[in-house]
Amino acid sequence: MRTTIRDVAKAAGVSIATVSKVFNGYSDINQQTKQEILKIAKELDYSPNMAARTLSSKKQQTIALILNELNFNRKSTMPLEVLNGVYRYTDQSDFEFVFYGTSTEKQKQKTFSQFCNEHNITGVVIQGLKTTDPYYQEVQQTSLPTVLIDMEIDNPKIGLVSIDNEKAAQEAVDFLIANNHRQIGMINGSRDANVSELREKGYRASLAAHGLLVNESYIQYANYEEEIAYLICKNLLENNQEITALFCASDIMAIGAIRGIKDMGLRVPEDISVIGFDDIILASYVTPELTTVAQDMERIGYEAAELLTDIITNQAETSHRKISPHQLKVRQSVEKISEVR
Amino acid sequence: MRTTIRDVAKAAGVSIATVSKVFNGYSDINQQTKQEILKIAKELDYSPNMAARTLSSKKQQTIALILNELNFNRKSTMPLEVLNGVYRYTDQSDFEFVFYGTSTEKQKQKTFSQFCNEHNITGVVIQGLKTTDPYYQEVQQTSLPTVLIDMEIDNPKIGLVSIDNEKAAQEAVDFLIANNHRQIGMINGSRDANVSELREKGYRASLAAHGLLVNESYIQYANYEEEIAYLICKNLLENNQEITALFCASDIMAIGAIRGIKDMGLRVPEDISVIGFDDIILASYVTPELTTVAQDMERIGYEAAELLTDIITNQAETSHRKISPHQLKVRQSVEKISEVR
DNA sequence: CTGAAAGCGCTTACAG
DNA sequence: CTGAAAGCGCTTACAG
Repeated sequence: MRTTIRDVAKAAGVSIATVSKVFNGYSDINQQTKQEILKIAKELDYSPNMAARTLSSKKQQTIALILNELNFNRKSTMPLEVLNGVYRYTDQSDFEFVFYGTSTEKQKQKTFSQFCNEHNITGVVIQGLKTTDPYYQEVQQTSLPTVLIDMEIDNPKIGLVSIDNEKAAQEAVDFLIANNHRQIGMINGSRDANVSELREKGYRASLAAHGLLVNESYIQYANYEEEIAYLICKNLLENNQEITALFCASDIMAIGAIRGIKDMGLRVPEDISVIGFDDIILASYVTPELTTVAQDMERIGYEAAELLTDIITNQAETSHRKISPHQLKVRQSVEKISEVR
Repeated sequence: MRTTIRDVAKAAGVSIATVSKVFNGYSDINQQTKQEILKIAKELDYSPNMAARTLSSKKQQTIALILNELNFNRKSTMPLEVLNGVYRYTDQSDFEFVFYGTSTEKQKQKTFSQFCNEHNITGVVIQGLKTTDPYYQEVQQTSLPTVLIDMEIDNPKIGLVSIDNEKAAQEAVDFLIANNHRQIGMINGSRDANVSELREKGYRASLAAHGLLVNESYIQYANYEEEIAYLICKNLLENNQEITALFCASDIMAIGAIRGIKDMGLRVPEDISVIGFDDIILASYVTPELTTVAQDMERIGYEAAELLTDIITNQAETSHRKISPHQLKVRQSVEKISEVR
């Protein structure tokens, strides 16, 4: 059987209360007693049971990272980077870290608060949520410390970490326009994703700022999937041969689009310029190297965990909103065209 | 305050024992009572607290994935894939899934059994362990159901999942020899990694099988790091100009080596052929596309979790060893040389 | 079919 | 400085 606090107490000839105090760093313990208990605990290979500790104490704090639709695509390591960031923060904190995957299906079975209650979660970082997910509504009225990544929400008590997606998208399209492109298509992700909305807003804002009209048929949705982007890109370019540049809401879609362009016998960037979003590792390895908007998901994860602990410990400044920096990486997939058509 | 079983019992006018039975699927419950309890539980947003359940029942089983030295390199998604595989299996099982990162440092602070005891772990899958890690010794004599990934160990009760690294390496080198290469260098990982040993064995076996002598200075260690491989590759080729091909124990190192070769003014594969190991996503995107040994880490993770549950439920066949298939992916980084020098 | 009670391994006022 | 006891939220023989 597993070693319990009782075994240690018995072996040390003290009460379990004393053993407990030693393991909780209480100061009012005789140094000698303490050393003796520690020694015996070591011999017995004892370590306090977290479940019991969680149950009896209201102190054991655990931070959860919930990843929605864990579509661990080998090409996109973004969820992994977020996990890494959150892990790195909690690892050096006093919080216990747990990770859970969820899905629209699971969210239907169990509410957000049920889930968190069940797992004794003190605070949670969520990534990948869609506006159509049950949790999206439930999070609005939760009292649990929560930080969303890449998601706008009304509740001011909810934390929020992301880059300024609208501005970043606008800068990307600005860059295209600075390179004399005027007929610019957009391959967007999903209408249910908050970031898609924002990136589209940025696209529209850039055009507007330059006095260009938005052609609604230029905006297509590929659900962040490479294959769909491939198909949609071909379709878009066939129907709108005047297009000279494409702004894609993710690198994965940009990669699919580039393949589509090549399959049509066109060249990137000579015939069509392409700009992506995310700066995944592949972006610098594809040919041509992809010009894209970089965001540091590892950092965002770290900052989310940090913000969350601030909220938990009530140290958060008035704003629960943290904007992480982004950066346009100019590589090879955009070409300046000489005459403005 | 959180909703507890007591709240539900009170609201339903029954005892907590009855509520508990409903949530544990006991059959000897009046259908009407059951429905009523379920309805009230839903209204109250109740869900059983796992910590309490774990503590009072010896039944709640949880499977842990422990990743060592969580060096989430953006270029190598292998730990992620393992996580994904384990997660995918446990998700459709009755086991609870938890994930933990560890490190040599952490292992020194707390023993393997302390850690597992502390977290009420029923069984564990471990990846990334080095032979010099404290856990490596401790695992040898654990009674806890355990499955190691990519690691040989004596204890027959310990599960084991990996590809046949030795054979895979041998096939890779065989392929080089079939392409008339005779002076073949090896850039290996780390002496502390079990797979490195095995891949080197395969390298030696291939040479021996073809009557070739092993030149010990041809074998170098780059610790699975791209930068080190870059440096070591240049060094190796400068000191041994007769080398025509390189077998690298990982794609990351192969990518570093290729960069080193190019920096020396040599071409891949015209001057030097390179073969990698793992088939990470980048392998098919670098130029030239990398010939490599593919292994499916997602599948390995899945199989590890499967094997673990078999061990836990005592259904494991006599052997706790599972060999996953590998496959040589022939792409562009190896060239057949005409005359055997 | 239902409930009272012991117990899981801990923590924490409280008393001494 | 130390310990007895209540309690955290559950499960599970056992009795009825």
